[in-house]
Amino acid sequence: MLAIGTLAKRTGTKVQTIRYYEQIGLMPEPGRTDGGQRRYGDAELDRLAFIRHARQLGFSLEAIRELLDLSDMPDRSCAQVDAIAQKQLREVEARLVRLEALRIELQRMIGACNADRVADCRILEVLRDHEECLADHAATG
Amino acid sequence: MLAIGTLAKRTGTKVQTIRYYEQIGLMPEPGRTDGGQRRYGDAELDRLAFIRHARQLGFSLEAIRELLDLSDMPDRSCAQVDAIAQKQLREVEARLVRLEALRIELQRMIGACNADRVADCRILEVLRDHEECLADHAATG
DNA sequence: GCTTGAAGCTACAGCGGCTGTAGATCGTAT
DNA sequence: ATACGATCTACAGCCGCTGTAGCTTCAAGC
Ligand SMILES: [Zn+2]
Ligand SMILES: [Zn+2]
Ligand SMILES: [Zn+2]
Ligand SMILES: [Zn+2]
Repeated sequence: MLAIGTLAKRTGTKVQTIRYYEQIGLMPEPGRTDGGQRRYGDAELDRLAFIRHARQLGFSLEAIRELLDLSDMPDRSCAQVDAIAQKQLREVEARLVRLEALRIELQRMIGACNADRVADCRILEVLRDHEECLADHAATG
Repeated sequence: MLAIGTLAKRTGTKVQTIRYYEQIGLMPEPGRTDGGQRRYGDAELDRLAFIRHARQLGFSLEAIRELLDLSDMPDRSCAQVDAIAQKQLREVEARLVRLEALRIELQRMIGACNADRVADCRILEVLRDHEECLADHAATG
């Protein structure tokens, strides 16, 4: 049986985060010592490791909740699991496109500035006037 | 003189957001009608347009605050402005690297799944065991 | 058994950047 | 004069934690 701090270390999670997951029903209420301290077993360790790994891959807590629910139904088709992962991939790709456009625009701004007085700074000029931009971030974001 | 709703439309901002910017001191307290409604002039319009454009380029409100302060000192060197933009670029690049690694990992997961039963789903297996991953998102994230 | 100090407990506030709501008041066109 | 949309204040909620205050409990050393 693991104390919450040990569980935290083993999974690379903060203690408060574990309690937060419990509060929102993502982690189950664990057993307690007579004194009221939480004690965890291997099932909880696995579950938390799953959650943390999914978080590292960018899944939202809501998506993770669905994935955990689904993984309790081993005989079902995994189509729904795959759909969740596909959706996540599409979101990541969309963010990549947007970030890449941002990168280009920032690079252009910075490249245009000849590091003179604020009054003539090209960076500030671009920020003041979107007409100077190539990308259409107004629509994208 | 513009009412807040008109200012909102002209800059693509929500009315509440403008009031929020005022609350945190990013927008100045505007003049008011006898009845207490806010009225804005061109200076405020320009300032809000600047803020929104910088937001679209991913700058934090804190960075924008600095940029606005700096642009009130036209005779200074713009080195500090450039530094803020450089920092923003570096952050965008870092996020790009991280997101790209995520994209690869997600694609790999999804590609490995042969859409069978949940019990055999490769996506869930990868989520359960980071050893199956190539990327080191544990450290990056 | 006793002391100590780390680790645990609850409850709540705060982060960034908004967004939404309720219920009252204001402005303006007819 | 009336109607109706726009605006007002104040506050709660979103996500995913993180930090704090002020306690109590646990485990190791003596
Ligand atoms: Zn410059
Ligand atoms: Zn632009
Ligand atoms: Zn699958
Ligand atoms: Zn992994």
